[in-house]
Amino acid sequence: MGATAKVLSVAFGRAMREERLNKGLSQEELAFRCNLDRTYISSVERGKVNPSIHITWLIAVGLDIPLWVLIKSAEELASNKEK
Amino acid sequence: MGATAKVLSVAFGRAMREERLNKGLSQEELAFRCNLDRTYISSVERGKVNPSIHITWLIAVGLDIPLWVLIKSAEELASNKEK
DNA sequence: CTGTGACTCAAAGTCCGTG
DNA sequence: TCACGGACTTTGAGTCACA
Repeated sequence: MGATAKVLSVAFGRAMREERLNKGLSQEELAFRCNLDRTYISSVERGKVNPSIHITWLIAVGLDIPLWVLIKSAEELASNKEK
Repeated sequence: MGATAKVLSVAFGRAMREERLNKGLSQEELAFRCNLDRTYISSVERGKVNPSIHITWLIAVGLDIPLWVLIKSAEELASNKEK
């Protein structure tokens, strides 16, 4: 992954964390709802990994919002971050 | 990947192909714009792979539309397909 | 111009811990 | 409750020859 490659994953992680906190969920609770590992949720939020579209969908379902809404927030965050 | 796991990837492939054809692009041309292999583009369109969020973003950029728009179309296709 | 199987390799993703 | 690490298995990324 090149330098700009991580921009979206980092933004996605931020958007996802924001949404999780809005719902008052812990990483562990979200992990349970998504059927994903607790430590993996953490990695995604910190932008350490580049999740598949299927994983992002699981997360959106766990957060109880459409995936496109999450992606839209992420893209907005990403473009605001561009220097 | 379980049975329902492929639903979104398949829908994403459809949405993406639709958009590509709307722009009058060949898989080869899109592949060039995305810096991806032609055969890989083909796999994504056919829902054979479960692309990462980074890949979907490259494709959206190549198609010159925001990723969330593409995802939104995909989710709509997916929910219409649910029997 | 596109679909497909086979392949290699890096990264995703899980599970065990720690402070 | 979370960040982070090590070790491990599975999957995606990316390319090729051929139909």
